[in-house]
Amino acid sequence: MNELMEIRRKKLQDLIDSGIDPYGGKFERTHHTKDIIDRFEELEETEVVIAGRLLSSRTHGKASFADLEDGKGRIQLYVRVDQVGEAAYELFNKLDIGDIVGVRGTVFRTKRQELSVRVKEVTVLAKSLRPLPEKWHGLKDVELRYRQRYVDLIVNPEVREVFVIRSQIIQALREFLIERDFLEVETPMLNVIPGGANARPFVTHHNALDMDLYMRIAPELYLKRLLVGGFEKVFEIGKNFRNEGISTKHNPEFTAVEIYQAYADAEDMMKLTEELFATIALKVKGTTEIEYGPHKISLAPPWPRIPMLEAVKQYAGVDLTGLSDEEARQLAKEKGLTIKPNASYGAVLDEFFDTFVEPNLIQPTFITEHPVEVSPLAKRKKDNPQVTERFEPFIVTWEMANGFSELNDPIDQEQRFRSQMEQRASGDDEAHMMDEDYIRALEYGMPPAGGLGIGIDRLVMLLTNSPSIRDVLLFPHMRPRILD
RNA sequence: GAGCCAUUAGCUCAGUCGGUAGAGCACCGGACUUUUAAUCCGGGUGUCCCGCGUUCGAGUCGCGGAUGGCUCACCA
Repeated sequence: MNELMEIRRKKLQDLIDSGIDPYGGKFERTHHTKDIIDRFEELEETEVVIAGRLLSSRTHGKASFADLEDGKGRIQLYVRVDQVGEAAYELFNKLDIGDIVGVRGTVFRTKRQELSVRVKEVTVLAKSLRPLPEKWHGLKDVELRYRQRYVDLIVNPEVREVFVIRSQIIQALREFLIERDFLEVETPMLNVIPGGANARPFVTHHNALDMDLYMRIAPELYLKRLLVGGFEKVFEIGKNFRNEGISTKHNPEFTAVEIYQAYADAEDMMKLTEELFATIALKVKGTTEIEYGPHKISLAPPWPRIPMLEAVKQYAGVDLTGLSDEEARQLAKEKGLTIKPNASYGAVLDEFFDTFVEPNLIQPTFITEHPVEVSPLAKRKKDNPQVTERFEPFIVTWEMANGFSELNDPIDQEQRFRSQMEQRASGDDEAHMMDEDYIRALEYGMPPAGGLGIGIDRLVMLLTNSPSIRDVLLFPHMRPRILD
């Protein structure tokens, strides 16, 4: 323990010795600091009771100033020895930055026009035993900011703001869907067969049943079972878990919304996507014109739509139309792409797209008509069964969402699963597993439907101009490390 | 998983050529009854991320490791 902490422990003991409970209980406030600032004229010279954390202090001998911050703002405290008495004044001056206190006093304005509270009584509510980072530079060390987010939140107000906006985004999303008659549901996160995405799952174990379970990688197959069951418009907001690498755009657990609408198709879901992004931006930012890094982005609908094959033709200057698997692989090699030896035509197209097209998609753009091999849950296009009625909107080069006309043909679905199983057998551990019960559900009849999944963390990154997913996660995943 | 970079006081950061470890803020003591990055006087509080090595001598050089950041790979 360092000297600074020893000094605070000593002060803690002094409080206890003088009969003061350093960790007080319920404290009745009459106002928040923000009320005093917003309604100063009305409250001037009236008594208020407020509470919060001391963030700075300026002592001047027989008078002292300090700043008190609560959940909604900050206000200056002013204490004079001739108004509170020697004992209370000494107690006040012994408080540390970081201590949580309750204050009774009157509202006034100082000579320098600072809105303040003239303290009459101070109650210690929580003695702080660790020093806070300095007020001017705050906490910069990103590792400490993520590991000790509570400290980051105390000293960096702009960080707090990001998480307020995150909450507003999710609220706006929920309102948007509920207004349109979607039903919010919850489906299992502990899965016997993880499905709905190509991803490696986390494995866990149920002791009483003595069986391994998987953390879900997507709620998709459950939500479509609900369409079978007769719910026509459903959505779920929740965590997905994928046992993959960590990066500025990937966290092992991330939040997504999945939306399903019976009797709709990919076209309807694209319209819903555009409208949803624009509505949320308007509600949270007040405009559909936003800035991300150096880019000015317009989220106003409609967004352009480009079939994947077209996009590759346009940006890579390569036409893959009608090529066989072998021809496609050959072309990939010529262009210097690294592909798996047995890569399908669809996988090659996907690779061309990732390399040559994706980095150019700054403004919102729907990429459509993904190959059937990489879209095992999407309905085939009527006039070209090699591609699907699928779309992915890209903004600032990121895939923001994924949607399609849902495959509701149980026989085709079973074949798609079998083909996935083959890929799995040949070493692709991200390929889908066979889900017999899902096939069974489809056999009862699922209405044609449009589906959409949106990565909420990326949406929040976009709308808060955050360069890393860790900046929009309160507690991003870190390797464990014990701080001193 | 690979490459590059970083790690020095509670925080933000300097540290030259390898020669006794520095600043600001915070903190402690003193002065000060309207300050607001208060001011003035005095005080440096340290496992220089860890280990091994080179050297008369390592914060500094070499090797290994830890953690983090960025890029790549995988993915959303």
